[in-house]
Amino acid sequence: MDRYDPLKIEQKWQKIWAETEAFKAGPIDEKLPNGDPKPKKYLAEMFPYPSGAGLHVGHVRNFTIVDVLARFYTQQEMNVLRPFGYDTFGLPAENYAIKTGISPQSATATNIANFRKQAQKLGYAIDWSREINTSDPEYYKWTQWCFLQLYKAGLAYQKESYQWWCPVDQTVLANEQVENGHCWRCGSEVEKKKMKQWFFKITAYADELLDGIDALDWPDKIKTMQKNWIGRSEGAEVDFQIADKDENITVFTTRPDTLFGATFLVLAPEHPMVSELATPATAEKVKQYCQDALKKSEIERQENKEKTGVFTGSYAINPASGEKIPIWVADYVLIGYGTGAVMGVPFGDERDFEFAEKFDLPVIQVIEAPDNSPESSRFYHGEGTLVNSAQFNGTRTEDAREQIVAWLEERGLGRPKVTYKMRDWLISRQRYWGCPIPIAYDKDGNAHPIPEDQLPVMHPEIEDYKPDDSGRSPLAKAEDWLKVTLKDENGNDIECIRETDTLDGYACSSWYLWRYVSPHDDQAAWDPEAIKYWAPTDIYVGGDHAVAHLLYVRFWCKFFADQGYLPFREPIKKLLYNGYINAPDGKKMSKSKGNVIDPLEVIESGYGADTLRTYEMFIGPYDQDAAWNTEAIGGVYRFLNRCWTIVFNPEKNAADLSADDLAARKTLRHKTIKKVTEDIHRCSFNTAVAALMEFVNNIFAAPLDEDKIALAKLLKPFAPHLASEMLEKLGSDDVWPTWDESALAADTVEVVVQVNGKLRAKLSVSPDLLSDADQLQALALADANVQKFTAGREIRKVIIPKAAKLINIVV
RNA sequence: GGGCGAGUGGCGGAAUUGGUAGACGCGCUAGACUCAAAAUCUGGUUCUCGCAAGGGAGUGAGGGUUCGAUUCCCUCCCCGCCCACCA
Repeated sequence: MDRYDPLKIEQKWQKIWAETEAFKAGPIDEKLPNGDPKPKKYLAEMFPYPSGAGLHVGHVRNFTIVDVLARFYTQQEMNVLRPFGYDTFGLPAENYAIKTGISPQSATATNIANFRKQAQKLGYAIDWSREINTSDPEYYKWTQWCFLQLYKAGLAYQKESYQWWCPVDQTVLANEQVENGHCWRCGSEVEKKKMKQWFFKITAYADELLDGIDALDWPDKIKTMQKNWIGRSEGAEVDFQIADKDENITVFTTRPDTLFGATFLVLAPEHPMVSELATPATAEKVKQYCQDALKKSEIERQENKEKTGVFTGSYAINPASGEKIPIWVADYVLIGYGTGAVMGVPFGDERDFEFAEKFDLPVIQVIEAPDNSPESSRFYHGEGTLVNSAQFNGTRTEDAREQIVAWLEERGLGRPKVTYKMRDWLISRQRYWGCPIPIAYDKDGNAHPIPEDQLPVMHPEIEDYKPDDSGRSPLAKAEDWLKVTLKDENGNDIECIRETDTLDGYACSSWYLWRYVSPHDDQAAWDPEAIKYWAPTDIYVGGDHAVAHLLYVRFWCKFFADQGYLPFREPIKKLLYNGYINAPDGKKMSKSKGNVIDPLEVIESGYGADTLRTYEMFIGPYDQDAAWNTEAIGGVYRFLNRCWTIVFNPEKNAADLSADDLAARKTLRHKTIKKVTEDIHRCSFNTAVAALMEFVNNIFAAPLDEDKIALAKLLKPFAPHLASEMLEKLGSDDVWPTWDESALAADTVEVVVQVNGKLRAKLSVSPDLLSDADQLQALALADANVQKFTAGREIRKVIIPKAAKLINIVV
C-alpha cells in the first residue's frame, strides 16, 4: 500500500506549477464571468536580503503568511499579485568581498539563485516573472530616477554637519541605524564626524506622516513607534538678547508659561555662538569643555546623566523679567533638536533643576501647584497658576502659554513653533556596494544632476573594495568611471567628477512595492495604469523595520503622489508584523550559539514543505514570538498523514452513517468551513489549522466525499502540494467552499444550567426551545442536580442571555 | 524614567461582543495491532476529595463592578520589547 510521501508529491506539483506558470498575476483588465472587473489583492512580504546562509525559519514564517493569504484569495477567484524580490545592496556582501575577494555581484547572483531554489522548494505561489533585484541596473536605473525627482523638487540636498560615523564599517549612518550609540550592522561604537552629506528632506512631510498614522490598519505598536519617532512637539521660540550686544540667542521651549523662571541659558557644545560668547577669562575652559564633549561618545553622554557644564562668561536678558542671566554651555543640550539652546527654568524642569543645584544657580518659583498636589515645592512641572510672573500672576499655566507667546510676538521677541525629533534622512554612504548617486561635480564643486536619459549610472567593477578613512567611498578608485562630461544650458561641455558616495539601501527599498506592478518596464519606474489597478499594497507582511523602512515608504509615497506619479498617499493598507521564531531553548537563533534550525533540513529529513509550512502557521499567533519545538512538528506531520489516509487509503472509505450522523456531519462540515474562512480573514492561522485537525479527527473513521473535498480545499493554503494531490484524486477544483448558515443549526443544542453562576447541569434540547424562556426555565428547574442546589431556597432571578445557550438561576 | 505588550495545565497555546476555562497540538498514560519494536489506530490526561455519581479549588497577587469576569475598573508583582537628558 502507498504511504504519504511528501517529497515525491511536492516535487511533482512544483514541477507542474513551474511549467504552467501557475501563479502569474492576471491582466489588469481581467473580468469575472459576469463582465465585472475582477477584484484584486496585492500581497507582499518585506523582500529578503539574500544572505549566503540561505532561508531560515523566520523567512519561512514570513513568506508562508503571505502564501496562505495569496492562495486563499486566489481560491476565492480574485486576481492576486504575489511577487518576490531581493534587497541585495548592503554591507554583508561587501564585507564578504573584502574577506574573500569574491565580488559582491557574483556573491549576490549565487545567493539569489539559492534563495529562489529554496523558495520554490517551499511551494510558494510566487509570480516568478516579476522577480526584482535592487542591484540590477534595470532596477537601480529607476532608483536613480527617483533620486533625481527628489533632487529636482529640492528634497535631496547636501549639508555639512556632524554625522554618525562607524569607525569599523567606515561609513556614515542614519539616525535610525544607530542603536544605543552602536552601529546597527557591526555593533561598534559610533563617533561624530563633520562631513558634507546628502539628505532627503523627510521633515517636509513630518505632519502628514504623523497625521496619517491613526487611520492605518497597522499594529498599534508600530504606529506608536512611528509617532514617537516623529516626535512632534508644540511650543515657542524665544529670543534672548545678549547683554551689551545687539545679538540674540533663540531657544525653543514647550513651556513658555515658565519664562519668568528662566534664570540661565544653556547652549549645546556644538552651538555656533559658543566661542564668541566666551570671554578672555573663560575662553580656555569653554574650549576645553566643548572639545571634550565632542570626543565623548554618545554612550558616555547617555550613561552619565550627572550634569556637567561651564559658564561662558556672558549674560543674556530674560525678555520677560528683564533680569540679566548667565549663559552656560552643557552637553545635556542637544545641537540637533530645537535651536540647540534652551532656557534654564529650574523650578519647572527637573534637568534644569539638577543643573541649577550643581552650579548653584538661582531657582524662582513660577508655578503654584493646585492645593491637593503632592508634588515637592522645590520644582514642579505640572499645571497650576503662575506666581512671580508680573502681569501674568494668577493665570492658569495652560492659558499663560498662549498669552505669553502672544505678548512676545507683539514685541518681536518670540513666536509659536513646532519642532520634531525626526531629522532629515541621511542617505550618503561611503561604501562600494550601493546604488551610485546620479550626481557629478564641476571644477568649482557645484553639483549637477546626471540627465535622466543617461541613467543608469552604472556601478563600476573594481578590484579593491576596502573602504578607508578618507571619507570617500571605494568608487573613488574607479578612475575612468569618475570622469563624465555634461552639457550646460548652452550646450557647452562641462568636465565633471562623479559623486562617489552610494545611496543608503533603504532608498532602494522605498519604492520596490511599486516596481512589482511593472517590473520590466523600461519607460518608467512603474506603469501608471498598472499602479492604478494593483496599488496600494493590500497586505504587507514583515517582522522588522518598524520605523525606518516603513516610514520611508510612506514618505516616498506622499512625495510621488505630490509629483502626480501615484494616485494614493499611503502605500500599505494593512500591515502584518510577524514575530520571531526562536530556538527550542527560547533564545534567538544564531550561528555562534549553534542553535539554528535549517528549514531545508526539516523538509529533506522527510517531513516535507507542507509539514514545515503548516507547522509554522500552527506554532502560535503569527504576531507573537515563538520557540521552535522539534517534537511538536511531528504532530503536524501526523495530521497531514491522516489527511492523506482519508483520501488515499480505501479501507477507511466505508461510510455507514445513520441519518442522524449524516445531519451532524453536515453541520460539522459547514461549521469548519466557516471557522477556517473567518480565521484566515482575521489572520488567526493557528486556530484555522486547529479547526482542520478537529475536523479530521471527527471524520477520520468514516469520511464522506463532501468532507474530503472540503478538507482538501481548506487545507490548500497551508499544505498546497498535498491538497493538490488530494483534489486531483477526488476530481475536484479548488474553489474555496462556502457555508450555509441554515446548515449550522444542529438538531439538538446543549444548554448550560448554572446556579449562582456555577455550572450544575447540561440540557440537550431542540433549538426551538431556545426562544421559549418559560419552558427552558421549567426544564432547568426540573433537573435533579439543579434541584440539589435550589431545594428550599427562593428563586430570586433567572437569567437567559440571548447570545449564549445558557441559563443562570440566582437563589 | 516614559511608552507598549504579556502573565492561563508538565509544555506551546484556545476561549472572536462579559456567558460551559483549558479547543488543537506536544508530552505523559492505558489499550488494540505485532513474535517484538517502530509506524498506525482507539481511549484517558488542570489540581484535589471520591469506587462512582458528584463536590471543592482554579487564568501572576489583592480588591471592585456584575446574576455571571481569562475578558471591564483600581492597586501591586514579574517578564518581554521599544524609546530614553528631545527642553
